[in-house]
Amino acid sequence: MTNPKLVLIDGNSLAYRAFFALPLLTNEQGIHTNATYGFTMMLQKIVEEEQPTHMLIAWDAGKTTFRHATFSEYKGGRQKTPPELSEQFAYIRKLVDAYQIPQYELDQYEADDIIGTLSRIAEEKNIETIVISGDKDLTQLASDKTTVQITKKGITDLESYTPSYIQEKYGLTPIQIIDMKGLMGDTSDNIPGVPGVGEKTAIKLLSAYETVEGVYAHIDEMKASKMKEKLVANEELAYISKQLATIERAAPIEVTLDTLHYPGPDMEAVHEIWHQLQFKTLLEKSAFQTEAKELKDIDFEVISSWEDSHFEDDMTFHIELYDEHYHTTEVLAVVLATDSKHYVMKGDAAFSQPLFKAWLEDDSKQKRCYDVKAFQAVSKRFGCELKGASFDLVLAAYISDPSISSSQDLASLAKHFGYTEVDEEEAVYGKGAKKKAPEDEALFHHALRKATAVWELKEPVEAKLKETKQYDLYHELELPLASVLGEMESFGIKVDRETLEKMGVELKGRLTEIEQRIHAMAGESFNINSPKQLGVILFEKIGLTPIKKTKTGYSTAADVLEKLQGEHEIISEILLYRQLGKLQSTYIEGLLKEIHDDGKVHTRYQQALTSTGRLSSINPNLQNIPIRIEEGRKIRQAFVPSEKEWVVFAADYSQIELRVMAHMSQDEKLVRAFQEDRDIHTQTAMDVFGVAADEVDGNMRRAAKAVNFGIIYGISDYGLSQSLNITRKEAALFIDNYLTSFPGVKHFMDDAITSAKRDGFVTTIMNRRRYLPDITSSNFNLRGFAERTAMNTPIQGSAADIIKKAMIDMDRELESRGLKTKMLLQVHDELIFEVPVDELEEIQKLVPEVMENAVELSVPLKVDFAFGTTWYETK
DNA sequence: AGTATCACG
DNA sequence: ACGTACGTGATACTG
Repeated sequence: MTNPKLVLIDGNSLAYRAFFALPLLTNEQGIHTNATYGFTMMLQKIVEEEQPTHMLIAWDAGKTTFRHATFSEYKGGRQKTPPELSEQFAYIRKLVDAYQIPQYELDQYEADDIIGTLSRIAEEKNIETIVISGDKDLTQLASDKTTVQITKKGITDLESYTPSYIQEKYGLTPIQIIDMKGLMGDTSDNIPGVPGVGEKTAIKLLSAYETVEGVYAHIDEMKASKMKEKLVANEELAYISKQLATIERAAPIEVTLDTLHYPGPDMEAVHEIWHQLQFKTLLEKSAFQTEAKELKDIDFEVISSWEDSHFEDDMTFHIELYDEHYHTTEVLAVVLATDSKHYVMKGDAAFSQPLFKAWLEDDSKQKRCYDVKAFQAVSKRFGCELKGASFDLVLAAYISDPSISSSQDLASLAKHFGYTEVDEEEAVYGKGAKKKAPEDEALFHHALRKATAVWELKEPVEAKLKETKQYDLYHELELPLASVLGEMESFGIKVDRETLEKMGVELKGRLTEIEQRIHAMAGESFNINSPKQLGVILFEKIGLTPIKKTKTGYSTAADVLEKLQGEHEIISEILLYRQLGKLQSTYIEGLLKEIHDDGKVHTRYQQALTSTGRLSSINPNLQNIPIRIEEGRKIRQAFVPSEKEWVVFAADYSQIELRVMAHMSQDEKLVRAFQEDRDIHTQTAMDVFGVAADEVDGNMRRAAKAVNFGIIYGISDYGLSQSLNITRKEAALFIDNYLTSFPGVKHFMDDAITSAKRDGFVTTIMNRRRYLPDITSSNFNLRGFAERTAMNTPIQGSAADIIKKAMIDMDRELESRGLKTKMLLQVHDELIFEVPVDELEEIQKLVPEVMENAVELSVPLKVDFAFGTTWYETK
């Protein structure tokens, strides 16, 4: 017998939520269906994910409740339920009946109270309970046994409130949620609270005094303030509010747990209602699911020796790998499939069979893949070249929407396109320490289902890309780039172990010295790497003034410590310790661990991850090797050419983002400045400060540079004030001056936001998209973030498009000229090569030329370059 | 597993 | 009044 699991649902709250989250849909009879539809989606999800044994949907009973006796204005000022919603309640109730979920309401009580009472009873019987609502009030019911899930965004996105989550989020216990409401009130229920007290203040008071009663017991100890006056004046309101917010947990309900047994839905009845309301997608999906489940028993053939008859001109090619580290991980199986053929070969044996190799390397045999770059790199490990890759599901999905990233597995990716017949990786392999490859049969099935998903999704996903005019971006930029990147990764870059080890020994000595000095100054020994312990030493023992706080305590971040420098000699030692410690752990020890037997590191570029279209680099990350501080920069001395007498060659775009902005905004002054190749930061300083070129001093240029950065990031006065250490007012003035001087830029920024609001997304010069659902949010923070993103993404993303195009051109040029020079790394706006000396002259001309002509903008692109015996020397 | 910190463009 | 710069990844600590 499985353990009982009880799910309690706040019916009214979810119905409202569904109604407002979805546009007002109607069926052919003119019946509104949006709330019913949303409610169905929620039920479907809850039933599938929670698999409850017992369930109840609780409803509010009527107009008045016992709370109105306490406070007649309770829930006053509320908008009347829209008639379009009222008419849907009948359908929702019918639907719930079809699902065979018990429903209940009780006169004079609200759904909250029914749920509170039942969850108490369940708790006493030690039964696991889930409460689902759109109302955060219910979180007061959370306990070890009871999880409260609150709708978050959309209709099926839920946030789980457990006692520890509530502690984390608010610093309160579930019971204190009641006290919080008592102090801050709740506008939606017309609970008054203490005027002027909001969430932040309420939490502060409660963490000091625990309860509303505690606050008033200690009110005399509080310093005189506006807040204190308000608290004193509204004591009675606070108590009434707390009482109103308290869920009744002993309501006189007539249902018992036994009557809440949930037998599962009567699907026939459910389908009938769906049919009546014309929920076509749900009906189709449900039909598709039953159909597809039979598809799971697809016949496949386990191959031990490939034959000509196995191969087709167009197939899915899939390599089942143990984990994502494809440069080293084990090959578990190789799969070839079409809609009618399904072959699998265990392990990596396929690669050693000539027939297979010939097919793999035949450009005219099309391969549909899940991750071309990975499969290419794996093939290369076995001495094979993957050719004819005609489709990459990861890339195609990412281009259609970059929030579908490669960090999701195929199952969740396919779901975005309505395909559900694949298991999650975790379900097949397990997770954490328990992860292991399944038995052959399960493994083959899983690999085959993935291959089938890839086969099925090619057409619809490509059609979608054509519709949004993104097919070229996918097919002519990202897909060819995957091969170029795969080549770079497989080739790798040589790292000199001895150089790093020598630096490591020296660093270790210095670190112990500094550590001893710090401990001596502190008068005790402690862990400097623990922000918690360090905070205690600095701000309690030594008594320095904390400048910033984090969620968990004092901030000891570098910008805080820098402000404290001069107050105590320990500060500069700590900063140095942090700096050197970072070098030691991340760049010496970390990098050493990544050196393969060939003396090289082989990063993996994540081509389908960032929201802007940039690449990212992992295992190791070669896009954040130190450069700004000399001590760190020396790490680059360990990056050397793989052949004697070759050199490292580095070329970077100068001001690519500002040039892109000039092009996109068509700001006259900015365009001209670049066309005349002027120093852009000096030019900005002249305009912002209204001075002549020779009057711009170092500080003015530095400020102008920060303003330029700010503009690219989607400026805010606060952000600029932080970066320049000036007041917000001064920062606002800089920005204002800038936007007046460059009206084209102002127009561009405004337009970015307007078009994002209109279309729901922003685009780059190559039609890369980023969706910004939060741009219309009523939440100030979310909206502000989306607005800055709307300004930044077209710039950062277009720069990414450009260098990607340059890489493809560069690769073709090296190939067609038969050069031995290798492209090794990409670091957002720069490319790193290794070059035989006899090609150096040609490369010095070729690389800048290719990069500068990757695209044509209304401003010139400019490339600087340097070379040397190590990466360090390319300055 | 989440948080703080710090490395890069 | 709100509370922020944009985009990443690796490490150490801590509950």
